[in-house]
Amino acid sequence: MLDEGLLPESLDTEARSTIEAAKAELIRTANTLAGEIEEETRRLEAEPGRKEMFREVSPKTDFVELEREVQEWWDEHGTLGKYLRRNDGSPTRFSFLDGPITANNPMGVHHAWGRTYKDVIQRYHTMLGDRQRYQNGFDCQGLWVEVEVEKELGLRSKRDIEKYGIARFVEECKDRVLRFAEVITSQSIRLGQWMDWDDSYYTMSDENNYTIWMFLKRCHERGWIYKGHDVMPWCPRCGTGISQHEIVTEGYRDTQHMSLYVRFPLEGRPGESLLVWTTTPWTLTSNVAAAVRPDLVYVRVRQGDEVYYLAEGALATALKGEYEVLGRLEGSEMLGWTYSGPFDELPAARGVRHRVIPWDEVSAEEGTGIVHIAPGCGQEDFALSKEYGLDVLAPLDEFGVYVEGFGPLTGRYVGEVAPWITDDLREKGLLYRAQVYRHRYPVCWRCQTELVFRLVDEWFISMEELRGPLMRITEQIRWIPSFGKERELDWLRNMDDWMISKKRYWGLALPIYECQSCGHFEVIGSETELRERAVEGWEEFEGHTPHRPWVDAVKIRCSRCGEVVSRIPDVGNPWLDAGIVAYSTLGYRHDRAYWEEWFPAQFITESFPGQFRNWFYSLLTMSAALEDRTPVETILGYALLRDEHGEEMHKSKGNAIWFDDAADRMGTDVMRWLYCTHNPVNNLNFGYSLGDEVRRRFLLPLWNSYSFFVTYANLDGYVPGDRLDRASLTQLDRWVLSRLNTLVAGVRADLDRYDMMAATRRIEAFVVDELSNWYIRRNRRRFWKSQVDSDKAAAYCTLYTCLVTVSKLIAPFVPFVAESMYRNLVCSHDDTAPESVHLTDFPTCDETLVDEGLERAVGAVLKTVELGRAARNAANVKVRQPLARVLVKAPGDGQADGLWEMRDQVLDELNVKELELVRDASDLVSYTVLPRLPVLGPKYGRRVPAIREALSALDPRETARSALSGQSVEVVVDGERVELAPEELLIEERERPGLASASDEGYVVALDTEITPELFYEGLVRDFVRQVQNLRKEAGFNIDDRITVRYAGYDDLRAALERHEEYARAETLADSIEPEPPTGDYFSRRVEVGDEQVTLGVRRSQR
RNA sequence: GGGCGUUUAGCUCAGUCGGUCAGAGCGCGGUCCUGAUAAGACCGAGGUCCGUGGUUCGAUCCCACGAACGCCCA
Repeated sequence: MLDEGLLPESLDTEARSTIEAAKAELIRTANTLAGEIEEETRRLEAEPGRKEMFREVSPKTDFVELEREVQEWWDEHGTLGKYLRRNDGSPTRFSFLDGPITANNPMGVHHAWGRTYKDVIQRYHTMLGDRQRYQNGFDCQGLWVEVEVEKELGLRSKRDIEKYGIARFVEECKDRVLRFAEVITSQSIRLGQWMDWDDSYYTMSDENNYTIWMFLKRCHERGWIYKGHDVMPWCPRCGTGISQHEIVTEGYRDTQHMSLYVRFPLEGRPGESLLVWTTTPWTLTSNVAAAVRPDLVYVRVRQGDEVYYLAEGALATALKGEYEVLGRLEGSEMLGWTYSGPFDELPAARGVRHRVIPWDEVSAEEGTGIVHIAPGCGQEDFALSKEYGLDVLAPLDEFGVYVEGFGPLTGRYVGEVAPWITDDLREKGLLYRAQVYRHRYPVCWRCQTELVFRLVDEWFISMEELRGPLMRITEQIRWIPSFGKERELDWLRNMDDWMISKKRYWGLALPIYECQSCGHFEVIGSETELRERAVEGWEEFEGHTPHRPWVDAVKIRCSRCGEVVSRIPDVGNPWLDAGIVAYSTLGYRHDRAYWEEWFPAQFITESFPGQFRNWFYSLLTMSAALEDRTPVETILGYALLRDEHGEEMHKSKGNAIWFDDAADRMGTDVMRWLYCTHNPVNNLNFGYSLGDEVRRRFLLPLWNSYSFFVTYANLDGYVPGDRLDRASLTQLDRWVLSRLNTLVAGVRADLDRYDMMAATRRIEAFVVDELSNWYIRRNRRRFWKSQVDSDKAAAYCTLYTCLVTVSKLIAPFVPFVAESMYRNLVCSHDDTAPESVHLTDFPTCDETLVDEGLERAVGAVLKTVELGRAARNAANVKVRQPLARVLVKAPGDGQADGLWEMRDQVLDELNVKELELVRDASDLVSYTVLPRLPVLGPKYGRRVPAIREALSALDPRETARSALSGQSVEVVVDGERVELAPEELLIEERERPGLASASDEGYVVALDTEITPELFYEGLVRDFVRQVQNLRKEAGFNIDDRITVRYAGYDDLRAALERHEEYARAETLADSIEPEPPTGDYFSRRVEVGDEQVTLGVRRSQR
């Protein structure tokens, strides 16, 4: 220990004072530490058995960490399991049907949005006591999985896959799906989604696939299944079809082709030809028609010995050299003309009639205004062939090689025939001219090979007979938002037959067996039927899932000709997989009673865009076909998730937010609240700053309220009692409890109609505005005061009730925070309560606690305070400065009575000594007299404007006086007297200039702004107190530390403190306040009190 | 070409079963409060409620037509 005596005398004064200062600092630190240790020891010694009722809650909580801890607790205590079994045996059921999530990648924040909705609604129904299935679903089969596996394995084509082995490939697909199902499961758990994770359904399951077989067989029995054709984009190198989606995302490249202008000689018009243009010469072999637009103007043109027909608008670009226009005609005049085709000599073209057909899409901007149509080589061409009954010539095999019947072309690859065709046409005299043409052309995203359009066999379900039932079912469903119904109906009106086949490997094995010898086909409806019909390959298949290649081994015998028949090689459209789940997952095939119990589902929810023609469509179609019943009662749709700037999220753009990152940075409760407060109709612009806002706006105020309660409850040793003692409740207590119960009723109503936005916004308003910013703030002193009495107990009890109820209300939305609050508030002392908030009942509204009159009265107080603050603001008088008087005019007696009863609230909040209610506010305000339109409108109709006019001509003050005193007001309208009763008038008071007043909604609040010396001193002391409190905080003292205060101030301050010392000491827990400069053992600062600088010091009291 | 949606403050969005000064959050400017405090309260500026017509005593709201943007279908 340093001692003055030990300092060498040789030290100069500067060094000496440095050491002195250091010494003083050390002593200060030592004192502080000693004080803390002493206090802690004393606390422990005095109450060795004392245990705080509630776990301390820091106002600065890391919600991400909290979520981790809560999850750990759930895991340890098997809470999820208890939740899942909570309503076993309950008489009411809630049937939710999960639209399966694609188990091909980790889940994204857009999935988290929908999964939050799913979870909130199910949790709500759990708390209502409804029995549920909690079954999550994974979508497993389809091209997207194949594509990812191909990338993983480095396979580049169907040939690669077949070389690799379909069996191994399919196993890889299964593995991938299982792998990502696990990833999604753990991500969903992190999101707080509570499902029966051990009971998830997989669309690749045998049951799912066989139930689809059953569906297909039913369709076949009714004659709906047929083999048709489709023209699809095709990669000749990979030997595979490409979906439109794959082309749109990454499938175009700038390229150049040889384009040809070709003559189609007209039959019956010697020397005359149609002039057509094509950028794909290889398709000319399959030409069957030429399309013109009926209302377009065409010309007949002579050039040399030839006469050509082409669009007038194409003359300039198409023709080379001199020409003479012989005549004009409309496209409609050319319809039905026939011509000889460019490759009529080929065997495949034999017997084909070529004719002119109408097509509205034709334009003269490119080419000749006459379009070459080859239905075997183009999608639009194929559609036209169906419309006009055209022949269809399909020239290519799956590797882009010309098939038999195409003469010299047979056996040649499509990519290399353009020169040959050009030469051949020139030799035949059919080529007008050739020209290199640049355009964007679709290519295979895997290998960059140019795509061709190819006619393929496909299998369809005829939708004609289903359209009616489907539309009827759609009408029965409640769509949220309601326009969903219009969208679905529109799709159904326009839908074509459903193409159910895909030329791939990983998917439903379509149970269609087509006899190659007689053409008869059959549909197998179950695994047992297949076994009965099998004539070979069963042993090979047995024990495997019904997937390629194993199921392909099984052959049946054609029931018509006896031939051995194989399954067609196609797999199913993956929407079959998802559409069947209302049957497959509910045991339709094996347990009809169970199915009846859970079908139809009450609720599904998915993102609207896309699902009208995907899941909703397949779900409804399959149910219409099987049972002619709706599979679901309510569909909630939501829009799309974008980044913060409204841009689509893309991996390549770098603006994508991964679920795991979002969970790490903002926490999943924040995410969930964010999703729920958003209007599902609108796109959601998701991002971290939005997350911050949600946390600041709602979670922090909620948490602070909770933290406040716990802090003081522990200090006071408050033990939650079992019952509210209604007799000792203050008005504010009763008010907040009334609001709480009104809130409960509102939230229930909102959730009953799946309106999570309304529910969360309602909760937010209550927690932030009413509970936190009014109730707690207004009642702080009741918690803080030192004596324990029934008033204090009532305050604790009220706040406790609010917090516990809120924890239950928010449980479906923010399960982690809700659990943390509930466990600490309830389970800390009540062994009989459910151990988890998610095992409690959803709160019910206690009508006996709802007091609408009181809610209105407090509304009056809130309004008055708001206006009072505005008035202070306008007069530039700080709230800290006490004022003598506030004059208030309320709009009605009810409000006035409420105000008077609760005037203490107003006085305290506005820091005013007296409140005066003013009945006639004429001194404070000016009046406006207006007609009460909802009353007068129906009564006087078109005379209202004249009445309004007449009223405005009266003296408002006089008119207001008599109306306020209950007398009618007479006006003259169009020479006729009209008597207006007081209730037909609206009297508005407005602030009069020059007063410190403010008004709104019939309230007028005016402040007496005169500051007497007495008021001035009081204000000064309040300012002093504020600075002492700041200093206490800065010094790190505990809330209940007693202190000594010293100050070196000016005369006014000393005078003020002499008058109000007791108040100042009580406020700051000061044992003494001494007007002397603080010494070194004080924590001191220069601060401003009033308008002057003061040195202020605080020190823990010595005992 | 058809269907659906959106259009309200600088930005993101509520809302109005048709009624007299149209709201919030964020942002901006200012004032204030404070032992819930890396918060909060209050005030202010900022609106032809997309346009035109109709119904009505009265339209941001209902109806019709149109525009812009977006999605879906063809």
